[in-house]
Amino acid sequence: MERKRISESTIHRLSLYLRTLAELDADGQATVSSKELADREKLTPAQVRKDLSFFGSFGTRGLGYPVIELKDKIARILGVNRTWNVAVIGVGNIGSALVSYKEFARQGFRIVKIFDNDQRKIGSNHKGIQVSDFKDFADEAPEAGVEIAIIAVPGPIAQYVVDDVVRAGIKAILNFAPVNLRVPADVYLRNENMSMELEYLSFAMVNNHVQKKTRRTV
Amino acid sequence: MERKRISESTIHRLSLYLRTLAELDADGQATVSSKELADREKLTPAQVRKDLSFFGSFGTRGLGYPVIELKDKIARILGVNRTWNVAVIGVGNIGSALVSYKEFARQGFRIVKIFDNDQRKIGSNHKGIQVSDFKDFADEAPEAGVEIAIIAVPGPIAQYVVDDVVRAGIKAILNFAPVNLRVPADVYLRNENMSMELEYLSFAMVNNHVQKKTRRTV
DNA sequence: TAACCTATGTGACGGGTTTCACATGACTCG
DNA sequence: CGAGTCATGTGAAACCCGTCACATAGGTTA
Repeated sequence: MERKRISESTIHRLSLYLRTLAELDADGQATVSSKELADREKLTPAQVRKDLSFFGSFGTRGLGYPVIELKDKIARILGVNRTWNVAVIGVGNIGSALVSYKEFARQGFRIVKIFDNDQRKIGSNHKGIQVSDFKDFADEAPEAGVEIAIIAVPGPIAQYVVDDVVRAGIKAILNFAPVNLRVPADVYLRNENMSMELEYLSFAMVNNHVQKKTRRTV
Repeated sequence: MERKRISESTIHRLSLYLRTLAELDADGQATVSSKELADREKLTPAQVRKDLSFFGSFGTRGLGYPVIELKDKIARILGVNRTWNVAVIGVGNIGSALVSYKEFARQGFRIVKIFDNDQRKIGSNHKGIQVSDFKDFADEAPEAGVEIAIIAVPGPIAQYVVDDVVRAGIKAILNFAPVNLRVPADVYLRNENMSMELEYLSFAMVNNHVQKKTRRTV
């Protein structure tokens, strides 16, 4: 399959478009122009059209894009036109917040397992899911069809946890622990660094940094 | 003050360097080369050197960078060599997780106020802080010296909340609500979109997307 | 059906960011 | 103290990404 390199920025923007399209759909709007989409995301119309053009022609000249159809197309491109089974590891502050985070479910990410290594937490119930002992990850995760693992454990133990997760055959990991993790090349690892944006704000304020049309509004 | 445009990517990488330098310092390592720093972040040594060179010459040829000194320099650049007073608005799942998130404190972001509009939550105690009524934001936030507001309220009310926050004179906002917010040009707004990285993982898996040296590992 | 209007899709362009490559300078060892 | 080694700092080159501008085509109206 011949495929152009799609930049990370483009993918992230598709996420933005998807969200906005869902809003437009909820408002009952039938079509949307690249201009309107761009205005909402603080991007340029050309940017929107270019992003979409990597994947096909979804619009109608002179009219715009059909909202529902485009939403479905982007969902398909991103792979969220289906359900993904997710395990959350670590049910501390962050972990339990994620378990309750409705936006994940809305995007098709279904949390089916929760793990922890704290005896006091194991067996307790979060949103209808019994917390399992992380020791049993290798058995229980595949059994439950887990495809994505979210790491929400303290930094110091995150590498050990991720090693076990990789050994259990998981190929996609989202890490909330504030450390750099090492994984084999065939495992997808993404990091969610919540301090990063605060630090950006800090930098901007200290330096009176000029706001710009950010390439990526996270 | 004449200053080059510093790209967003560079600032984000400085955050990464800062974190890694803290780890290295904790390990007792005295110096670090651009190569070692690059390997840890999956970047190139040239990238690291270029990023730092925007702000000065911090290294010693033939030797590398002094860990502690560089850490302090970057902290100063990012503006985190001081304390920032932060208010968290909305003490639901995400909000209360953020209040307890130790990494913020470690980076100098001190949560001094918590607001909500739910009578059942107002007055309750989170990590030693009494939850205030959001109605009183305009009075209490300036009084407490709040400089940054974190929005952790449900999407549908986020724009109203942010409008009030702006009216109260806050110039820096970190938004966790999954919606696009509008703020005046002189207000710094950053978004934390936690679904975005999950969607990236989804895209990568569906498309067998080749891992690359990502410009920005969030 | 024809003319007009409008917004897409896309090649060309331009700017900005990353990578390259090497001169430079600091430290080390004999 | 001088030669050798090593990693920085930085112009130049390469590359990638976003913007521009317009030909194109679908819709609409008369």
